[in-house]
Amino acid sequence: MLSHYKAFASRRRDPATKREAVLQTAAHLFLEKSYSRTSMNDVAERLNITKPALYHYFRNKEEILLECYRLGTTLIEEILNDIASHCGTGLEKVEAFVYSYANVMTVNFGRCVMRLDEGDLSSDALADLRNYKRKIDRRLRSFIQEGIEDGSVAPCDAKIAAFCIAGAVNWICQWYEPEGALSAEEIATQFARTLTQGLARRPRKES
Amino acid sequence: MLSHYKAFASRRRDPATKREAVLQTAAHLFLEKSYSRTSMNDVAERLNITKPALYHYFRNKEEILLECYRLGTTLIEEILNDIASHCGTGLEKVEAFVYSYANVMTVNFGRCVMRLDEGDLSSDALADLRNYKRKIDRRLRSFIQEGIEDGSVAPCDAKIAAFCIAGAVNWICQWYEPEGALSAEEIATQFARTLTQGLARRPRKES
DNA sequence: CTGATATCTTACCCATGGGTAAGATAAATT
DNA sequence: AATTTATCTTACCCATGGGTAAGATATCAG
Repeated sequence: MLSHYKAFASRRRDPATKREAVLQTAAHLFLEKSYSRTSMNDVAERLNITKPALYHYFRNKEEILLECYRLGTTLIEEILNDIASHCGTGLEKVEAFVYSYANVMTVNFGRCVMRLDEGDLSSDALADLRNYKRKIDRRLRSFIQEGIEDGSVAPCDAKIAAFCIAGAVNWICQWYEPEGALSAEEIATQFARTLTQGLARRPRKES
Repeated sequence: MLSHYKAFASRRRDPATKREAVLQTAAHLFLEKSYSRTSMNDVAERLNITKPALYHYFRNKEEILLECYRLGTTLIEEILNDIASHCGTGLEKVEAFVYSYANVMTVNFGRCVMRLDEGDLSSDALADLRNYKRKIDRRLRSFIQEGIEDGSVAPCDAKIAAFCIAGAVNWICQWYEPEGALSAEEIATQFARTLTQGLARRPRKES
């Protein structure tokens, strides 16, 4: 956990890195204590400055939050595009999705997207975020549907299956600790395996 | 969605049903808007009374929240006990857990346990809740471990597998809508199947 | 070195919301 | 019917926290 208070050690004019320091610190606190329980004073204190100084870098508190969501959704967008170009069976796409998405859920801004309370957003931003989440869901569902059609996925309700998988990976941002015992890599690998192959031992062809 | 404002239509002394009306209304709002965004005024308004009247039935706002958690954890406790007595393979216990737990996550007070922000609790209550959540995790993990030992579950890291399954079922309370298209029954059934058997088509012995 | 400008601080405003004091009113009790 | 008592309301207190006004100070350009 880097400390970004050094960015404000001097009054040297360097808005870009100072803005970044504010953003990182705020995101960290939002994930730790939630957005609403993090006051602008809390953010300022961590950076060894006072509250009004923050308003040189962000118009208001929500603008910081929006930036967190923006960076997070960009990360997700990248993996979705990767997978779309990634040719293979529906099941392979689902597996790739789980693996990549699980990794994103262990990165700070990625965690923000699913961990922070969307209800803290203004109605416009909330509508946008909801649309984006629906888009992710549609994508995952289409991978599953593809799999059912090409025979790689067992027949099932794609909608429910998508919720099932999305839940497993989205929940990661609720319990994952960057300094914890489990690495993002091992989590992603086993999630991909468990969700596609199931918990039960397969009768033939052990992997 | 029942309206409980009728409970306060008359001043007849009936504290039990009035307290229940407050609790149900509050739980409903907590799930809809979150605890912190629900003011005591909001609760009172729904019941056609004024804020101070609420304090005849609950000492403070947090006492309402605690009651929500208490009722929810009781529901979970019941299913855990049922499964423990339910003899069978580890896999069968996991399957039973997923099925029952998914159902609980569609009931209002059950949803409260995993959907409401635990950070809104006082430190004592928070510690209790965290302990209880750890207990659930240990139980699920032990079912999986049992399965690995009796051969019904494929070898894997029980800790990660437990997080995977818990995530899928806990997430239900984030998207489930009581008046929605999907019934609790079909969700629970397919979740139990998908999480144990996996998304991939099984090579032999189709179910 | 000097003036201009970005940066940051002190002191404040005000809306929100949990909670309470004190009194009004209706229901139960006698 | 009178009185007690639970119930509920009006009016208020106060802590928290987002945001701003106005001024101080350090940095940079010339």
